[in-house]
Amino acid sequence: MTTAQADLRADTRARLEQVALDLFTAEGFERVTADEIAEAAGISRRTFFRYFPTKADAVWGDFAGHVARLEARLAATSPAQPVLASICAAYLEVNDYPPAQLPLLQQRMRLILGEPALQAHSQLRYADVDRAVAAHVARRTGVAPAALVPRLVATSTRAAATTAFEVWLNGGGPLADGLRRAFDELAAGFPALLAAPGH
Amino acid sequence: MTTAQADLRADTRARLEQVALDLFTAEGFERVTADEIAEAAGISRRTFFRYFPTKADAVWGDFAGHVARLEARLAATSPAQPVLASICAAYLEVNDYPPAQLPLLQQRMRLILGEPALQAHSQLRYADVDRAVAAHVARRTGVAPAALVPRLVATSTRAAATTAFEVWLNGGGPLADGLRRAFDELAAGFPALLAAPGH
DNA sequence: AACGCTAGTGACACCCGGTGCCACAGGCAA
DNA sequence: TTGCCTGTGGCACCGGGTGTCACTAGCGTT
Repeated sequence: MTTAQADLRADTRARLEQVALDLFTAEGFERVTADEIAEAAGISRRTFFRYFPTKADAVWGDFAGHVARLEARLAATSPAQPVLASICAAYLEVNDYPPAQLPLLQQRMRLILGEPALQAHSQLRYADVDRAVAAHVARRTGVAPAALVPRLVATSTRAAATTAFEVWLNGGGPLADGLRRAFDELAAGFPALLAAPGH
Repeated sequence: MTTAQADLRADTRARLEQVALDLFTAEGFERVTADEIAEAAGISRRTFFRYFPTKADAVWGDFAGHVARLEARLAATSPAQPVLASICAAYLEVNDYPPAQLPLLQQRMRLILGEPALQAHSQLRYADVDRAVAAHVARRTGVAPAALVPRLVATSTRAAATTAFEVWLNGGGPLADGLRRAFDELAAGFPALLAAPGH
């Protein structure tokens, strides 16, 4: 009801997601065929593609909801708060997962950031995030969403978030810390670059 | 000789590129089949895939050379220059095309930034750029290339460059100006965000 | 001239992701 | 019972990409 093809049995979908995720993690995304996922989940290939428009989409969970929450957070920020800080806060809140869900998030992100095919696919998903952030910046600054600054802020803040995820996956401390550090660097024009000049 | 499968007749390759580019521009990337490109160029489908590993790769010209030039520029920058400025300078020099080549560049970029499938594919190509820039930052700051700051600088400067290209394609003035503006915003922590608070 | 080597090519079969179509089963309301 | 609506499977098909084999043209040897 919510979107186009998203009203089939929700439990089937969840099971399908987990089966796919586990297979991808174990064998690698490209080496798992849609047939194998379907068979492992006890359904037909055709049905698999009714739940997910693409093999890659099985990795993303409810990403549309994620973007919607981000948009809501952005819309709810106080006009008194600096724009960049409001974006940082929204990213932090939206990515504040309960500890029990961290392993799943880690599994998803390891695939998305590690598998080339998914890395490519992610660009399509992230475009929605960028649109939301750019619209927020445009609203706050009174500039057109297609102008340089809104676009630039959207893509580079997303770059910050992605980088924080990568560092987190590589054992670089809590995700929230990474996000804050990345946004701080961004907001200050990369002060860390002045630390050790030359080599 | 240079790379793996890149030693077939260079003129055939160039003709193939232009044929593919024109077809993609006219009909849209997804609506043009490899068969059609091959037929229009007077070769077989199989041969097309010997020149380009992927339909998408027909759009990129000599991107490996582009990355190599960027790397060389980065390596040649003075240690006295601020890191961000050195990256900006490298991007500017590498993208300083003679006016005669601008229409071709525009055609390529319009496809890469406009067609979803190519947008996704671009992520794989840009990964090389990011690696080069991150290595440069790591060299200059004495930090590991996989650390947060090098990664973040690499992805957000590339975001700046991409945004400048988008603005350029939409008629927002010369490419070099857009690049400089984008890097200036980045280096100063987005001062334009403070221009008009509230809405 | 005949030989052999190599590079580029085409044809074919095949795999896989994705889609359109039809047929079927189950639940549920009239 | 009849009808509808939802989820499902099967099948054929398209298109991107690959492995393999056979053919040709060029070229240097002898």
